[in-house]
Amino acid sequence: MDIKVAIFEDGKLIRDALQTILNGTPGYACTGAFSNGGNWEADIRRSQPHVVLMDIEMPGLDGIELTRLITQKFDTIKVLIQTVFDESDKIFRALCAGASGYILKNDPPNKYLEAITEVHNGGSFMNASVAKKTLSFFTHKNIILVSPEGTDFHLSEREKEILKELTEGQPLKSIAAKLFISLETVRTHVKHIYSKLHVANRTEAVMKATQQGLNK
Amino acid sequence: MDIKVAIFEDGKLIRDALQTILNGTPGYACTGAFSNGGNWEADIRRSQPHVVLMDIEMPGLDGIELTRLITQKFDTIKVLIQTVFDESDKIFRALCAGASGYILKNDPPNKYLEAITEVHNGGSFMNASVAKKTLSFFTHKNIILVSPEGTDFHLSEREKEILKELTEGQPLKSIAAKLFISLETVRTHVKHIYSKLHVANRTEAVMKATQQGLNK
DNA sequence: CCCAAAAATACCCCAACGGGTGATTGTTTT
DNA sequence: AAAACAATCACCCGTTGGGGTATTTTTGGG
Repeated sequence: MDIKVAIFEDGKLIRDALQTILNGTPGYACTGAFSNGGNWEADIRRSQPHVVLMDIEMPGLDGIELTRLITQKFDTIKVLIQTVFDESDKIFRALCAGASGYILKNDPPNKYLEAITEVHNGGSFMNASVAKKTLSFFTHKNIILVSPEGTDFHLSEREKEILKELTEGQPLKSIAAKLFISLETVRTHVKHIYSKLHVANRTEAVMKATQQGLNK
Repeated sequence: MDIKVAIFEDGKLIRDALQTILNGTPGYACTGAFSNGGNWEADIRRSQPHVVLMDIEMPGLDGIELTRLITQKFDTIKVLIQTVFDESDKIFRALCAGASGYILKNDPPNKYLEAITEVHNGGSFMNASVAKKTLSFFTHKNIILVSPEGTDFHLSEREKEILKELTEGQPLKSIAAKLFISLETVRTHVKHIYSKLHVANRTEAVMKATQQGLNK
């Protein structure tokens, strides 16, 4: 079965060229080519693509947002982002939007096909210079990883509230005053928090909280 | 001119195999092969490599730290990290250490040569499945980037050592035991840390430490 | 070489914290 | 209706941690 590809690209020249290449190559089929994301949901439903080729720069709804929307709504569809690539901060946002690959607009057609096949097979594709930019982004930075909804610790609202205060370094006494409850009550909540987070002291709780994104 | 490669790899079999391949291929030369990073600086100076092939898992000084040291000290040397790849958390830390490429240990020799050439030419190389893992980091985690050299708090070595333990949630008593000094001494160091970081308690110190990347 | 500053070491006091146990009241789930 | 959970408060007790003070060792500049 052909790999069905949908194109989002505002430049008519490139769009048509890509469409021609895809339809002229055995194993690939372009089932849709669109100049903007204004009607993306209907467009996707009609063209039923396996892979979306996405221009990062588009008028109106931009490619990054569109990527996010598509990957959220249709989780089997892979998005391959193409870019001309000067601004490197966009890469970072694009990476987070859930794309499966990054390719440059001046890559040769065979790279395009290779990349499409790779992401369709569940892999990833990164142009070497995209990889370079990505790596340089990380180089010599400190990174804190936060699991978004990795595990749910079933903290109650009150407990979350108190955990937040704990991460601020507030002593229990102050927390009690701020929340208009007894110190003993705070202590009880804190004990419950520790047991739910499987930690033994405040520091471990605070660390776990920030790493799991609970401190908000 | 041949591309000069140094190898850090604790497994003798793989190390010898790589060395043989490199020396047996025109255009490449292995100028050093080491089983650990114990003597890395002298090793690097003697072998004068263009590219370092680094095992991520090594006894003693681990590949990630070694990568950081090498890329900081010798900024023209490119590091290509090889991994067997089960633990995906390490990838992320490795990304931050300044490597130029990532390759899998079961990649075929020609991939190794390709990767070495690519990074030597100033590019980057990422095995497709490494790229996939990297991308999935972005899509499934929240990421906090921290500038490495924000402010220097002039912590002494001992103080940094203790701060690291503090962030682990170790009680002062355990820290004392681990460092073979008195509990009272640990206390004093901790107080100095607090005053240098302008914080009043352990929690604030731990927060500041992680946000500033001091916890390593 | 000497002295001052920084670092590392150490001790005491008391407030803060963590563990255990238990109790009351209201809500939610079964 | 019973059981589970949430939020509140209380007491005991031993441990940990923060503030003040002080001595020795190391280090760097004059």
